[in-house]
Amino acid sequence: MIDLSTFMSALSEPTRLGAMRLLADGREHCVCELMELLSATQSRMSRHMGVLKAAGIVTDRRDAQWVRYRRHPDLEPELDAILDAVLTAIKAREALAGASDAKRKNAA
Amino acid sequence: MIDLSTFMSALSEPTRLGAMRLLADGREHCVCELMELLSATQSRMSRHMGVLKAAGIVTDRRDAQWVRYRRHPDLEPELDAILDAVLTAIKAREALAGASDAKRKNAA
DNA sequence: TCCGTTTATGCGCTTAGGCGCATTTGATAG
DNA sequence: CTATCAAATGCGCCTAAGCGCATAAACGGA
Repeated sequence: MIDLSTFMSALSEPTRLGAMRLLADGREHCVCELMELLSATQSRMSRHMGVLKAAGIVTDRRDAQWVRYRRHPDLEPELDAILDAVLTAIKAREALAGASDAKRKNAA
Repeated sequence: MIDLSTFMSALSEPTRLGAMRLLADGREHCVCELMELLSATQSRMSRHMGVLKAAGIVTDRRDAQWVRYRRHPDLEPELDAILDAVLTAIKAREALAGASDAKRKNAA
């Protein structure tokens, strides 16, 4: 079983949180796509995904020259609940950021 | 506002998770009590509580020579939800540990 | 004021984590 | 077989995190 502190630690890094945000759509994403969207280098992105995989948060699958990552479909229920709460928090903050952007636009 | 990765990072260390488990009863606990129950040294416990405080997860209050810590009563809703999920996971694992203890006892 | 109790902190040490760079591995297409 | 694209990894570097030890700071009581 995955250690809780290991699980939390994996979700305590901004780029990894960004990756989980992208994987929240339930679909598969390759490293090249994630690194593009998150402005990360290839090795950096690959290592971060490796950490998420080691923590049991994502799974990977070879597909030709790509490796497709996705949110682990069978995460332990309690950990799954934590992940959902984290993703909700991420979205709430995005909404805030969007609102302040709109505010700035109105002010200008 | 507390950074999400900072918040998660504060909850990614076993002793701090143990402290939150003890603070989950909603009551106040002094450092001396926490260090006793968690088998931590004084400076270690104090520093860990400092990290939790800096992350906005707990509040502290001077009471004579003691400092009473408790779960932050007005944590942002999204962070509060994460914390609840984490505490639920902790309890689920305690229940598991208890069950395997009972198993061992039965086997013996 | 001096002492005992509780908590915080300065200091140095050691380890873990994150990074870039270069290289290797894996797979496909020509 | 070679060239090319995607991903992983070995290496060294730097910073952050966690720890113990000793000391300071806060407080109450004699």
